[in-house]
This record gives sequence, C-alpha cells and structure tokens, in this order.
Amino acid sequence: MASFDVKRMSELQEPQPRPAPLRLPCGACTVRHLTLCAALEEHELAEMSAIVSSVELGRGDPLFDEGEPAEHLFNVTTGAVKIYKLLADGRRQMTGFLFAGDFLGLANEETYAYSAEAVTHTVLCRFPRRKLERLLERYPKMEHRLLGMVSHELAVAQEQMLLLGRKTAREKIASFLLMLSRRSVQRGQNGNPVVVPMSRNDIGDYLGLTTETVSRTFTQLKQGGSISLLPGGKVEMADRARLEDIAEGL
Amino acid sequence: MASFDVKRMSELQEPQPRPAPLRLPCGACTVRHLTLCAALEEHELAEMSAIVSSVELGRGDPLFDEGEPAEHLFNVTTGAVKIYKLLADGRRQMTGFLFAGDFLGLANEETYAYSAEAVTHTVLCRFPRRKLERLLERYPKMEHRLLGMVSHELAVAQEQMLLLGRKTAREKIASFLLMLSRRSVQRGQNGNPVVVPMSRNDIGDYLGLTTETVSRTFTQLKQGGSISLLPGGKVEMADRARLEDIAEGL
DNA sequence: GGCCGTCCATGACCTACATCAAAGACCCTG
DNA sequence: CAGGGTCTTTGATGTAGGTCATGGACGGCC
Repeated sequence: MASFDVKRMSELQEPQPRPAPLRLPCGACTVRHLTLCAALEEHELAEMSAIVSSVELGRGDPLFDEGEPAEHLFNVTTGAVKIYKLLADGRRQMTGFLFAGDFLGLANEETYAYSAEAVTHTVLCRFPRRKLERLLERYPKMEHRLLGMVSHELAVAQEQMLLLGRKTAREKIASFLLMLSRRSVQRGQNGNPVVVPMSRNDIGDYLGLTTETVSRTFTQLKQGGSISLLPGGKVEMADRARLEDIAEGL
Repeated sequence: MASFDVKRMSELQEPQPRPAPLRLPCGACTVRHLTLCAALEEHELAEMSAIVSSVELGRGDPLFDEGEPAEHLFNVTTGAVKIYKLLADGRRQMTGFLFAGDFLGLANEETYAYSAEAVTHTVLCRFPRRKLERLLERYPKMEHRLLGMVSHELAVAQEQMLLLGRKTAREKIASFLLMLSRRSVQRGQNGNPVVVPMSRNDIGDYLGLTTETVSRTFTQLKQGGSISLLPGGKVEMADRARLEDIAEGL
C-alpha cells in the first residue's frame, strides 16, 4: 500500500527558485510558541537549529506513507497537512488536519502509522528522528513538553471517536467548523470567517461521511441560517451559538 | 453531567472483608512488566510504593466521571475498566477498554476528559497526580516510558477512528474480537477462546453500533462458521484467518 | 480568454443499520 | 430452587446517509 515516492523536498542548503520566505534559524521562528520548541533555552535552540532542515510541499504532495520507515519528525510552519489511514479497498479515514505549530511523524514503531499529504502549499521543519531522540534524552524538559502535546492529541482523538461513533452528519459538520475556528484563533488568525482549505471529499473522510452528504449538510446549515459560504473556501458562522448547540447534540 | 459520587474505594490501610489478594508492595507486582513501573530501579520502586494505594471496584462501579478534578492516576492490576464520553442526551461512546497493566486518568487539563467504570470486579493501583508528577520530574526515564505508552495509545486511537468512520458492522466486530484476543495474549492469557467480559450494549457503544446490531452480527459470524459462542462470555475464534480478512475489509 | 479537469451541488433511489417490540436465556438473591 | 431483574436474541419496520448520475462552477494553463 505504501509507495516510496521521491519527495519534492527543498533542503535549506540547496538553491531554491522560490523567494525562500523561511530560511530563518529557529531563533526567528514565528510559530515557536506553538511548537515543541517553545520549551527551549537559547543554547538548546541552537542544537535544534543544527539538526533541522526545511521541507516545502505543493497542494496534494505526499510527505510520507503509512508503513514507511519513520526516519523524520516534522513540525508544520505554514500551510496545512492531512494525515490518514487506508483500508485495502481504498476506504480512507483522515485522522487529523495539521496546521502551523502542529507536530507529526511521531511513531512508536519503526514505521509511520499513517500517511501524510499537503492540503495546501506547506512548509515544514524536518528533524531526523534519531538525532531528535538523542536531544530529548539530554533535555527532559523537551520530552515533558512533548508528553503534554501527545496527551493533548490523545484527548482530541477521543473527542473525535465520540464524533465518529455517535454524532449525526449535522452535528459532525457543526463540530468540524467550530474546531477549525478555534484552532485558527489559537494560531492568532481570524476565527470567524473561517478558512476551510480542504475539499468536501477530505472533510467527508475526516468525519466518516461521503462528499455528497458533506455538501448537502453545508447547504442545509446555510438554509437554516447558521452559516454562509463565502468565496475562497471561507465559511461565515452567522450564528455561532446555534452551531455550538448543534455540535453538542442539543 | 458529571456527578460527584462517593467512590466505593477500599484503602490499603483500611480493614477489608475480602481475602485481600493484593496487599503486596510494588516489588511483588505481577503485572509490573506491563506498566509504567517496568522502567523502575529498586529504589525508584520504593518511592512508588510510598505514594500508591489500592482501589477495589465491583461490576459497574464508577471510578471517576468526566469533568471531575483529576486528582489521581490509576493502573489496572486485575479486571477490566471501560472509559467513555457522553453527549447531553445520553448517547455514549466508549473510548477504550482497559485491562491489567493499562494506565488511566492521564489528564492534560485539571479535570478528567472521560468517565471510567468497572466492567468486572477490578483492582487498581492509585497514584496521587501531584506526587506522581514530582516523581516523573526526578526520573526522566519514567517520563520517557510514559511518553511511549501515550504514543501507543494515540496510535490505537487512530486505528479506532478508522474503524468507527469506515468499517462495516461485520468488520467492526471482527476487529474487536481480534483486538481482545491480542491483548489477552500480551497479558499472558489465553488468546483463543477469548473472554468477552463486557455486555453487548458496551460493545455497541465502543464500536458505534446498537446492542441489536452487535447481537445480530455475532450470530451472523457464528452461522458463517468464523466463531462460536461459549458459555461464560467466551468466544471461540474457529477461523481466525477468516476473521483477520473480514477485519481488514477483504 | 477558451479549454479541460477537478470540485461542488443536487436529485432519485437504495441499503445498512437503527428503532421498536417481544420472547427467551441467564443469574443473582432470598 | 423459585422469582424477578437484566441481558441477549430475533423479528418487523423505519430512516439517515450512501450510491449513482448529472449539470454547473471554479480554477489552472496554454
């Protein structure tokens, strides 16, 4: 199932045609407060800088596939990434959407437990797994922070199980929009017209629905006056309180 | 939603009517190799012993409720615990079943993110959260082990999302039986007639199905010759390879 | 700026699972 | 070991969401 694509990665060291917005060292990282690196002192940051490289992906580019040897960990700098698992016949379940500050690639085993692919044009920091692990050994504070992040991921995953197992299509879509909005605010971006960069199909695979049901449910919420669809994949939450109620099944 | 029940807990220090099978110190713990405590040296184990107490629950007894202040962490010693989240109208999603060696109560926030209740007669080790955290600070190796355990939980949660979002009832039940069997083997117990201690209703709430569908699917698998139902809540997996195929959607 | 491919919306129809109902099986307790 | 609660199974029927099909909107690219 997992294919070894040659990734379209642009290394820091290599010449790039793009205007190269992110050649900055970790010390100048604009999303550091959101990431694993928030816990770091000056000299620790220098050690991170020494092992990090940068990866740039276009819309739809794969980052890694489930089952591949897990040689790197990543931190999203800008853009959005989707992670998913597949069944043999192609049925797909998104297990998460990742934005600036989010961490991915953590693997207990020697291989990735899921596939990852860019939703939009995306830049990531890349850490060689072995080297990062050695750093974690020496800086327990970093490992502590990582534990906090993974625990949070686990809580989010449990919330998602409740959604997948027990919510209706309507409740799922409302929950999804609110989640996107909250995370947008956390990143310091606008929470109300919320940007929805992923396709209806991706949303369906995240919520355990089909494209058609996602589409129908959007129009249903629109007609009910809870939301309105703006150009550029933006969604205005006209009645947020109502959406909150719908999301909780009230 | 969360009610503050007085827990039916029996402390080590208190007199007990039961034959008290587990008054042993951590050094004699029979499931230590499965737990957080596996990482510990002799003197570290002594420190754990100093803060641990024991909790005993009967079938159906609550351990804690979602939203309650997270004052303790627990380790299952014997028995089985279910953890779940509820919607306002009572819809329930089990997020996990826990057996000997499993850890619960980890909370990122100050409150529990889910409720926990005994499936069978159960004994747990109980650690005051603050004290355990101080121990973790001093013993990074323990925190490292905990990170590994939580990462594993996360991988399991993602597998469960795939199940909830994309598998059919048949595939869900097959996956469930195989999961129970594998975990039983990990604990050193019999993997084939597998003990299924939870009710059809609990199974439904774990798999995103109703009691009736669970029951019907069991009989369907039975009639197909994949399993047979034995007395005492045991299930014989007559054709395991077939079950594996069903679970993967083949 | 016109063409083509992908995404999105909407309609008609279908099915897997839910719901409602009721009759056994199990098992605790007195 | 008789009685009553809970759990399980099975049947009849309903429905949310899936499937299949089509047209329209959007967006990238010669």
